[in-house]
Amino acid sequence: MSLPSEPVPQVLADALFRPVRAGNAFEETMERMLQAIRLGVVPPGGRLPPERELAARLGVSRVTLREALRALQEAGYVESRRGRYGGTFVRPTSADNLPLPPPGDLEDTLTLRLALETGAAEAAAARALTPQSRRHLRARLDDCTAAPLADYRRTDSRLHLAIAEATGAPSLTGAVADVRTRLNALLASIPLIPTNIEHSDDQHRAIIDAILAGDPVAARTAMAEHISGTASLLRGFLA
Amino acid sequence: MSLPSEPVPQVLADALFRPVRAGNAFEETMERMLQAIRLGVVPPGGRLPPERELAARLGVSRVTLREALRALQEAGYVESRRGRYGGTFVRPTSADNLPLPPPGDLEDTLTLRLALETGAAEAAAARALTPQSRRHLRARLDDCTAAPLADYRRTDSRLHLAIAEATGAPSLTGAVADVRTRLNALLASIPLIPTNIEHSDDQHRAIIDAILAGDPVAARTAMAEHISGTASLLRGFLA
DNA sequence: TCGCAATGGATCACAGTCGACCCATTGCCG
DNA sequence: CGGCAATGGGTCGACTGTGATCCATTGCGA
Repeated sequence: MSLPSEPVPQVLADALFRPVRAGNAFEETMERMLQAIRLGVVPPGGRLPPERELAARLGVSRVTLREALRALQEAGYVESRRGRYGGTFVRPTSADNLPLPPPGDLEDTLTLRLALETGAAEAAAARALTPQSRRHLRARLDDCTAAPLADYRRTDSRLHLAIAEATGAPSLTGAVADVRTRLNALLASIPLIPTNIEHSDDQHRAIIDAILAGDPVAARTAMAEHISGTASLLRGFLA
Repeated sequence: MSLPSEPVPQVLADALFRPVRAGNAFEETMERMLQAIRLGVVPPGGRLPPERELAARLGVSRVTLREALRALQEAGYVESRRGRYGGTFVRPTSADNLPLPPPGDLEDTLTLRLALETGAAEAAAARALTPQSRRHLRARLDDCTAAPLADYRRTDSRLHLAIAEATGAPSLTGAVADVRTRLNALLASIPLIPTNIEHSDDQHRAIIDAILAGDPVAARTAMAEHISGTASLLRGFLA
């Protein structure tokens, strides 16, 4: 395979020589928009930023962005209206059965998730949170406990993202969003069990309490426990 | 700025609407190659994979890859030889004064680094390591303590990457490599102080001992302490 | 000594992407 | 009622990136 005189570690080389881009600009743009809809960042009925602004933020030409939006429109996920106060809106009926990217490697995803989310919980707890952040965290927790079964995974995602957001670190927030998307792809293939949801709700409360109390160790511990539950569930169903 | 009826969280929206790609294919390819050289993944004098294979791994056309390699060659970082057993080789003299990407936000980088590297140390310690992995970790530790001042940061990077590699999770390894590159860009602007290096060596030993002993808690703690030292140093010089 | 395999070197036609520009629609507000 | 601002809709020419294909060089081994 490789010459013995080249002791290049395989895993590391694989990491550095990984693909420079996941797909073409159109595909990646569409994926991002779907991610925003799936994770509930733009709520059903909500309006996306104007095309010109969105294209600039995504670093993509408006032509390419519009191709992606047109594909989403044809698939029924969004709807565009012209004129002042027009825009592109998320169709309220499209919350379910969104296409998910193919699940990646299970252990890879779980290992990355554990590192990122426990790190985020600890960092959020270690930080002086604004009243606004505190309110946001509490609101997401309440959404989660109040959510009907069908909305559970979306509100759950939003809670976990809110924790990452509370760290104030954009890179960490983005990384958590990405790993969450991978996790959702895995979760999509296993059933929602009411008992697990009750467990999760308790754990969520413990996590948020620890963050709001400014207790990094407790926040990390609670998050680790929570994540471990989901990991076992996934391993049981998929391994 | 935005309508009050759209409670889209700013940090999260920023994370999801971040640029789809960091630059054009040529730039990103060149950046990856520099990263591989900087982090010592391909050692001085070492040979890069053949162009056809490398292009395929990076998901880029051979034409684009060759443009990047030609730029590196003109800048004196690599050298190509034709014929059987030819290839593209890293110039031994080019270890120093490699161009670094502009440093990003300090706190953002440090927060992400803390999460990823403490997570990696913990995951590595929690894992049944192969004898080969154990040897690799010890070897990188020895390189680090034995390194002359000029090589310290490269051997240090390699040690930290070896820890990430030991987790067996490619995504985590890639993420650590990326954040390390950002960290190196920051470190480049502050001096190397022998006292700090001695401290680091002790901490490195404690981390590796904990990982080899299979003690996740100790590994995390030791890594957290180590990283906190570097963080203070950076905040002192840059904040 | 010669053929062959493995490598880098080069070119071309085609598809993807971009930036710039202008048009079409809508509804607020003077 | 009419202008205007904000939005989506569409087109064009230039540049980027790709896949395929061939060429050039080198050195091992039959």
